[in-house]
Order: sequence, then C-alpha cells, then structure tokens
Amino acid sequence: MSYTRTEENYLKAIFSLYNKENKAVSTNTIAKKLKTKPSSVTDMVKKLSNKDLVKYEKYKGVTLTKKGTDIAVTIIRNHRIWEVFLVEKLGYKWDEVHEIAEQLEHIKSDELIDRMDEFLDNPKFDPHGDPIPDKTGKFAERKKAVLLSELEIKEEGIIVGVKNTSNDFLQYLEEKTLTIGKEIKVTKEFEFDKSRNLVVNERVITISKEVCNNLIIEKRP
Amino acid sequence: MSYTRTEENYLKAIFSLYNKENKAVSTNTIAKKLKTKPSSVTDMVKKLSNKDLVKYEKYKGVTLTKKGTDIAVTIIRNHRIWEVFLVEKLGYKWDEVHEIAEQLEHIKSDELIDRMDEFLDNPKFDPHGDPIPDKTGKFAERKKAVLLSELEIKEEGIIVGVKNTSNDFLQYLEEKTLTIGKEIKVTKEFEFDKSRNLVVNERVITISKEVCNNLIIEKRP
DNA sequence: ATAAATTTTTAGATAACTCTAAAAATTTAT
DNA sequence: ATAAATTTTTAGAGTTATCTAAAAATTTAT
Repeated sequence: MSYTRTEENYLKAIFSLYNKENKAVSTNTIAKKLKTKPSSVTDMVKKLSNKDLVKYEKYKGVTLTKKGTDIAVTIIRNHRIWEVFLVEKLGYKWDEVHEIAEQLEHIKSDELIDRMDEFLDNPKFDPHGDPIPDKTGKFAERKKAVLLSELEIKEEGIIVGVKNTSNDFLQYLEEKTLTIGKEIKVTKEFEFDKSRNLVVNERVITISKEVCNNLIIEKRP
Repeated sequence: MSYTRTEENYLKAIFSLYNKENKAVSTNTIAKKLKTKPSSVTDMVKKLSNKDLVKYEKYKGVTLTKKGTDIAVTIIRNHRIWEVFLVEKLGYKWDEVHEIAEQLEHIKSDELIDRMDEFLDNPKFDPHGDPIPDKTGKFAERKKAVLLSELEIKEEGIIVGVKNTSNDFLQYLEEKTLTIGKEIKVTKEFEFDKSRNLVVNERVITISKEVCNNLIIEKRP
C-alpha cells in the first residue's frame, strides 16, 4: 500500500506532536503545525482513520496506530538520511537542507533509501544531531545527553544536537561555529541573565540563556 | 513560477514526441504515451496553453512554446543527472533506474541539481548514453554516432547509447555485457537474417538485426 | 464527393484535498 | 451551575486531474 504526500505529512506531524505532548493530538494543533485549517484536519483524520493509520475519537484528538507509526518513522528515516547526504556529499549547510529533504523524503523506494544509507556508511544521527531510525524503526539512543543549561560550571562536553531547528537558530550557531561535534567547556554563568561563558575553539564566547536551553550536549565523562 | 508534477510530465511527453515526429503532437499520441485518455489530454493541454507553455489549436495538435521547452529540458536534465547518480554512486544497474528517476526529476531546487551535477563531475551523458542538457539547456553532441546496423564489416567502434530503452532490451544487453563504453568490432553479417557477429571482450557473439538497429556506436576513426 | 472510420472535443461526473461559515461540543471562568 | 469563550465538527463549495459517453470535426476509402 502506498500513501499520498499529504497523508504522509499528516502522519509525520501527528508523530512529532504526540512525542512532544505525550497525549492524543488535537485537531487545532495539527492545523497549526501543517499551516492548514482545523476543518481540513478533521476531514483528513477521518480518512486516515478509515485506513487504520490513526485512532480518532471526535473531540478527543488523534493517536497513531502501529501501521501509522511505521509509516511516520519511515518518512523520518528518509528525511534524515537525505539531510546527511545533502550536507556530507553536496556541501550544504545544516540550515539549508530542511526544505529539500521535505521533498526527497516522499520518494517511494525502500531499496533507494537502503542504498543511500549504505552509501553514507549507515549514519546514526542527522546533521542536527537527531537520531536516524534504522530499517526496523529503532532510533539510536544517546547516553548522557543533556541541555547545555544543565551542565555545571567547569563541566565539558560535545555538541551532539539542537532542540530548536529553526533556521534563525541554526544560522546563529553556524556563525558562532557552535556545530555538531564541537567540544565545549562551561566556564562561568552570569547570575543577572543566566548567560554563560563557553570555551569553544580555544576561545571564550558568551551565549544567552535561550541558546543554552536549545543545545544538546554529551557530557565528557 | 512552479508547476505540478502532472504538468511537467505532459511537457516532457510533448517534448519527446515532438522530437520524434517533428510535427505538432496529437492528443491521441500524448494519451498513449502518458497512459491516460484523449479527453484528459485535451483538458490539460488547454490549461497548459493558458499558461503559455504550449501552442494549441483544436484538432491541430500541440507544440511547446519557448517557456514550455525550457521546463521540459530542465526536467530531462534532472532525470538524467539523477540516473547517473543512481548508477555511479549507488550501484544500480541501468535498467533499474528509470522509475526512481521519474520521481526524483520533479524535486524542486535548481541549486540541488547544480550541486549534484558538480558532485558527479558534470557528466555529459546518462547511463543509457543519452546527452544531458547543461544549465542553459544545451545538449551535448556526439560526432560520428551511427547505428550498429550501419557499420561496415571490419569496422570498429564504441557503444555510446541505445535507441530503445525498454527494460527488456537493457536487461538483454546487461546479460551480453553490451554496455556503454564497450569496444566492439563487426566481423561478419549473415545474409539470411541480417544477424551479425561481433567481437566484444575478446569473444565473438552473434546478435540479431533488431539489436543492431538499437545500438548507437561511435566509429573508431 | 460522399460515406465510413477515426480522432478529437465537449459535457457531465468523480475523487482528493482544501476552504469558509455556521452549528455543535467542550472547556473555562464566574 | 451556568454563561462565555474556545475548540471541533458539519455543510457546502472550489480546485485539480481524471474518467465515460456522446457529439463534432477530420481523415480515409470507395
């Protein structure tokens, strides 16, 4: 069975909203995420329910079935593998790949994605540090990942991901060379606004509380 | 301006049919090529005409405008560049790539195709030997390309393309290792059925008239 | 030149996805 | 507990691309 691009986008949206909120996702929330109207969402959700991709109770919100989850995870796998390709092989910056990957993720061919995966040496994380589910739908796990804001002063670690993936934020990080894989050390926190000093590339920079709350760090043991 | 996948497929079909027939393309012909109904073609062709992509006169057939040609050529460029990628980088056989390239060709990003082109070292021909138009729409030319059936006995050359791209034919060639780049020499023709003996890979094989009529050869000077 | 065959277009319908406006249900606030 | 605010659904309609069946135009054959 194959699904339309729109159906796949709904499933992906429901998957990510459910993972954020841990409860049945409301029509309104989906509408906002997909930039469409709640009434359109109701229609589509009924359709997905008829195909046994979601569980839907009027006025009660939506959750994915096993079948719906599998499709959503496959699309996420496609998306992230394509992002790796765009960055590693074609030299895109990490803030430039999202839109193109949104298109590429819907290409219908399991074989293609498996071959891409192999071509890229089975990457476990995408350029934003998000885990790439394997063929069976299992997401790689990161051990001691915490937010930069949770590190103590003097602690060290490696940037392994971002919580916020907006282009504004990614461009900011690019400019400050706060990219995936970089080693950092927290040297100081300013009580006034909770901004922090960081050593990166052997230089000290100050970053705001907001930035600290959106950078995912793997602690140096 | 951006166009739907269907619109792009119509333009591509009209382009290739016009290049084959050298006259305005009929509704019926397009319908056959796209496996749809003539009435659907009429509808779509009107729509394309309103967008100034084709010139259309009732009962007289269709030709592409400059604008329509540009789009068709871009899609062909995309298709052929993706085919090179699939074969060269992912190890697909040349008879396995068409369907996937039909999907990939519609990805909307000029930048992406330019980067792919560069990543693949600006290939001039696709895995079937068909020329890849450059960014400006110019197709590479092949000098002394002839059909294998036009070679004289004792003449030598290199396989540079196929006229027929059906999977049946490509699989046949794959099996006989008659692939792009191979050097061949005609040693004999059997008057009875016009089949010919060929030296390839230092071995002699006999191939039918039909095969000779569909292999494009660049003569050894 | 006219009838028959073929091609092409028109008319009317359907399916997928979207929208606006109004009605119904639920939640929140007093 | 009930009124007000909010959320969600329904009803009806528009768009894109498709189809079938019938009508119109063109081509072919005699």
